[in-house]
Amino acid sequence: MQGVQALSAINSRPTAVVIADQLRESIIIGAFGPGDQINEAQVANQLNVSRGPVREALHRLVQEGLLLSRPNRGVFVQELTVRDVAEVYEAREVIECAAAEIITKMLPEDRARIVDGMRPIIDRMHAPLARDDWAQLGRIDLEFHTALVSSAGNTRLARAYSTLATESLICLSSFPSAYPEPDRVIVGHTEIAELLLEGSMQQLHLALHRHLSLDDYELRSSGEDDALRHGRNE
Amino acid sequence: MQGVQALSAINSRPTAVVIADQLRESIIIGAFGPGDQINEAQVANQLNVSRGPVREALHRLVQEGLLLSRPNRGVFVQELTVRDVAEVYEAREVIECAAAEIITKMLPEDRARIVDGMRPIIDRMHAPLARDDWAQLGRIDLEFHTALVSSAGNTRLARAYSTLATESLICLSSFPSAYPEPDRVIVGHTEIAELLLEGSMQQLHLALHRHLSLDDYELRSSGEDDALRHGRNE
DNA sequence: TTCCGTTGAATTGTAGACAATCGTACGCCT
DNA sequence: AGGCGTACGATTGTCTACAATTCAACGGAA
Repeated sequence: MQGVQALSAINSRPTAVVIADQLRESIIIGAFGPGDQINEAQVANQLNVSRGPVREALHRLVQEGLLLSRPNRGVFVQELTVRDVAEVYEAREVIECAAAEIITKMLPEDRARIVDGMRPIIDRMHAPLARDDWAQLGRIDLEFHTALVSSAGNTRLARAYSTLATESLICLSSFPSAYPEPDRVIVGHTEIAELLLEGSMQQLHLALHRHLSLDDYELRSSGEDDALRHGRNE
Repeated sequence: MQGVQALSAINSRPTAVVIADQLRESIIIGAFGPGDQINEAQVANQLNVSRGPVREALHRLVQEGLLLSRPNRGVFVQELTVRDVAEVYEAREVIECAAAEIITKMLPEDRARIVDGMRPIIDRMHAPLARDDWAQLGRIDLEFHTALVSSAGNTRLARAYSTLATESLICLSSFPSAYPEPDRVIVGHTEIAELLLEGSMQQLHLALHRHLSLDDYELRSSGEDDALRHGRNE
């Protein structure tokens, strides 16, 4: 009774979590524009559940920073400013570098196992890349980086990072310009994986900085700290 | 109508937040031991509110990592293992170093203002130190470090850190041994403040590592990964 | 004696109704 | 005409009751 793939717990997740996942996904793909209000009751009978679980899911997303709650008024999709995007990427670089540093101090065999786990993820980038499917590519991209951080074995860092990963996906849907040129994607990630294997922290630092710094991209949008109007302005 | 100190919003906070704060405080001071179950209904009529807000507060603390939710069974106070404590301190060092690095790159005048804001916090450590009031001292200690991280101006890092700060307080109540000798407390923080002013990142790195590394303290408790029984075993 | 199935209590999960709160728009007074 | 007060609509916040689920204890059969 072991070796069978764990049977993946039946009736797995609480309702509120399922709802939160759906809403998160909806926000990522842009079904709700920044600033839009999300109505508890409305979501509730769209999903055929009562307001309780919905409310719980919404508050969860508020705590993740995706939604903003104005007391007694409702929850609204957080408007990302240019400054927010910069913050997210700065924070990601901090945590990823730390994770990389922890990994480089591991035994070579452990590092090898970690990198071996990352290669298939990079491989899976080819398909969406060929299709110009940026949404899916971004998802796999973040999966790679999440794997990197998780491999460091620090639950706290991993948890903090998962929030940032979600925010990054939203950033991408708001700022397609923040994504590097297609041919850089694969080599960039491969480079990071190789450096992890070699264990040269200095170069990793540089590589991650290149990978996550926004200096190259033209984010200096119209206003200085204006909220992104994100396509359909209102 | 400006320049008056903002009048500090009446009817300040939502009920669930107030409850969450109270519970968090109770956990920190050890009113609930690790592993104890927290009953929604029981808390509810102790506070004369219904289960709704209590439930919301509990889920909030679950997301902070203080409580553990077993679906359909209830929420329990998270049991901190030695490994958990190590994780928390490792993560703290990561974020604090990053914050310090960001600060050292600021203008000298900004750094001066930041450090000036930190000095009064250090001063407030003397009183509880003289009284041997570790709980209060720990609180001010964390206030100092939280101020450090906040000063870096990255909301995401600050939010991640606040969770770690709370966990640290619980660690302290579980492991009094993890706190340095009394006379090191003041000088340790003063040193960090001075180095921030000077802007020498290398020494800051060392100082923060010394300040947050657990190598010196005897945490290798009884079992390897045993949960802490935290005083009153049961 | 050991194992399995059933029953039971306790607690969370969900639903629907009610109350409180906020923003808006209208009307009145100055 | 401008500003103030008041009533209304909409939405969240809170409460009570009910349903679903889990685990543990009990009892019977192999």
